[in-house]
Amino acid sequence: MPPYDPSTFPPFAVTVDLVVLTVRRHALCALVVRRGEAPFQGMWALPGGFVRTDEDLGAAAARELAEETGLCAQDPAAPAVGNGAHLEQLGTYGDPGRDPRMRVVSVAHLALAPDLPAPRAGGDANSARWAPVGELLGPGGGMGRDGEQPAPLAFDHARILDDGVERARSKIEYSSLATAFCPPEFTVGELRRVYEAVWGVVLDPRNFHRKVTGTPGFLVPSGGTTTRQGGRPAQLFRTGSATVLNPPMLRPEV
Amino acid sequence: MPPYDPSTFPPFAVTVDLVVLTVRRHALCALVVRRGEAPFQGMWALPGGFVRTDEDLGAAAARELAEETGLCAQDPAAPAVGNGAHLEQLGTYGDPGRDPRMRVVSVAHLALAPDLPAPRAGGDANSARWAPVGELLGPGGGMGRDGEQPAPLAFDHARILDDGVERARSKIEYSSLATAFCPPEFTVGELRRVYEAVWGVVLDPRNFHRKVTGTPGFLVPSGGTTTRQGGRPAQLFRTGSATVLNPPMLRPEV
DNA sequence: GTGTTTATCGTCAGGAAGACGACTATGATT
DNA sequence: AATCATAGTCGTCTTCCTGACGATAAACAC
Repeated sequence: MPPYDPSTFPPFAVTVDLVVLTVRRHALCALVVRRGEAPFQGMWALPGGFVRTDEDLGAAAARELAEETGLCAQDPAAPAVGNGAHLEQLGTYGDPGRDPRMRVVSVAHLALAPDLPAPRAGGDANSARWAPVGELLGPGGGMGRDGEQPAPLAFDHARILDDGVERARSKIEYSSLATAFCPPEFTVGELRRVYEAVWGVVLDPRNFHRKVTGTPGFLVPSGGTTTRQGGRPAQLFRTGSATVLNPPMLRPEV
Repeated sequence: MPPYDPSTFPPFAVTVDLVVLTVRRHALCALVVRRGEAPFQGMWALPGGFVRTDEDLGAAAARELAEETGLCAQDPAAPAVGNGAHLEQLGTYGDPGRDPRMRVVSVAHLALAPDLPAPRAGGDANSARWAPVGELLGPGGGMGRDGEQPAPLAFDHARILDDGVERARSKIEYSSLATAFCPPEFTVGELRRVYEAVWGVVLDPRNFHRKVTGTPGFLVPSGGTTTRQGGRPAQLFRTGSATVLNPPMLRPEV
């Protein structure tokens, strides 16, 4: 740590970028916006923006999330309310060449949201959409069908998205985070379809049911039932107080 | 994402801070340096410094690590060489008030090193030392003995250290990262004492031996034996090619 | 009613982990 | 030299968890 003069530090721009994930029609999807200006004009990118001078990093991410989706970042301690989303810091990307205009350090955040109506394009984004991660990342990282060509993302956003997807995939193993993809009340089958979409696998409904209902504090029955998935009525649950899943849910091999 | 003029972005200083952990005398220790200037002059702090204009974040962390300890950051792909340490990004801390002089965003990194000789103070640090995390964080986060008063760290470094310790504690559960605390060749007992120091628990030597030697690719025998721990000679191992531990090593309850 | 879909309960075999017993090979002590 | 203390290594036994899968239940479509 060499001595420094605080007035001569090298200046950086600091932004937040968002990996907003949801599950739509049995597929893991990410929110992307079309860039309206150079560089990478017309390409898809992750939503994001500058951190303001007196704003915390998490607050900047929550603000961007609200601007782009109308979602309210969820305090992990508070009970789930409508339109609340899980938000956590993902990682920071600061390669000197990642933005051709200037030195930008981007603090990426990961948000998990239940299925929403149409995304609303905010600010300068010409349009916004939910894109299946398989389309954005290709078969490798996104586990899309073979042969699909990934639509390239601006900047290093493909890498950020890949890291975010991997974080989500691994974190639902040992936490109750998968419920962040569900509405406040959901069935065991709906939760199972979240795991199936995020991991790209098929799980045994009976073993899954035994696992999630047998873990104390993971799910609490809300009393009601629903038939919105067809078939026999299913019990409705809310997320319980347990945030960690021990032993974890095991991701099937290959 | 409002439209912006790249020449009017709010300027930030970007630093890297290091949580360097090692195991010394059966205790998890962190590298701290004494601050030689205001603010927090005379207090202990995590080592760190400014990111240079054309330097990647990871490169800045590796440079600071080398300056402070002489350690060489280890490429995860390369085989272990002498004086190599594991280095990974931990998280980014950018609260507007965390540095009273100016707006500083710090990208914290976590480094795990084998037991070293005396730390060498680099640059402007009056001195540097390995401090048991229990002394720095108190009984809660650091699992120190009850009644100890934590020696406060400068800035928000106690929080950063706590996050780093928690990362290390959880990551050795499901990865071969604990071997980063060991010399290139080590015994099963030495590896077990690493787990015991990091977790602050006592593990059954027989079950631990069965677990680590029964996981394919985790440890490879190097052929030699040693009696440096006393008792019956123990087989020496190197870190194997397996980087994940599945099923994970279970941290005992409470 | 019959078939289809989804939910839920039960059974059984195999594997992993915690609790320990037993034995081995060193150096230190008497 | 005999004994002791220390650490390493191999087994055993019980318990818990998981994966595979049979069976039943309750809705809807026709």
